[in-house]
Amino acid sequence: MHADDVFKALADPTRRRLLDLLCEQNGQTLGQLCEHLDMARQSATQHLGILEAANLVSTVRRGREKLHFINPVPLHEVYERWVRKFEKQRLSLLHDLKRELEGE
Amino acid sequence: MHADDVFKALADPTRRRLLDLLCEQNGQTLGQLCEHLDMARQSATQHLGILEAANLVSTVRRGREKLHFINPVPLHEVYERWVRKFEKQRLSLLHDLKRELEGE
DNA sequence: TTGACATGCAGGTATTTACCTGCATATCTC
DNA sequence: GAGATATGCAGGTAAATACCTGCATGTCAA
Repeated sequence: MHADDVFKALADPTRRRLLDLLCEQNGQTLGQLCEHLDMARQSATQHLGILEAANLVSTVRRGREKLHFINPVPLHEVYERWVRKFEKQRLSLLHDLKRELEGE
Repeated sequence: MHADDVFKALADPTRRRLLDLLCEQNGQTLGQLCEHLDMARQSATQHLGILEAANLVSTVRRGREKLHFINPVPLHEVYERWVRKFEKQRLSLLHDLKRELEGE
């Protein structure tokens, strides 16, 4: 996994919105997605390119249209690597802080 | 939750490294953390400030030292909002793509 | 109290980023 | 084929970002 690509892709609100839009209806075209965004089509294309580079979105051409599909795998890998790790220690981490605040 | 702050904080490799360092040993000082980073102390301070603004790290002063602690709560919220949502539809999303590739 | 140590604060710069406009290409429909 | 439609590509700009250096402040320990 390329964590950097995935996190950088998720760091922009427009791109998270695109993922949400695709979650509501998968396989939308560039034009359809643009209808929900308040920016030029070319800007949306760039955002989708970043999502595709991070492997969060896959595309298929159908004639003159380009269909966009979510790929949930990188999100799951992010979870495995970055969320579960800290979650396991959740209680103990908070305990560390509490103990420090109380002056040990 | 301020998703933007959390994702932007996670979008930098240095900041993810800092979280890993704190996971190995919670409550480290700025100086301790800097030993593992190849950059000026002031740069690390900025990164820690961003992590703190995102509520991923909490700090406690002890004399002239500043101790840093991980707060895993925002990561869990990110998981709830951005990973589980897509995970639930994981199989169906892949099915959508497969069907499209096969020409429906 | 004085020197060493840990951190804070104020700029300065090069790169990246998120937009845009303008034009080109490819595909459908009539 | 011609016009409409969907997308691609090539710059151009303003703002954000990730570094840095230099100096100030606060704390410990002898």
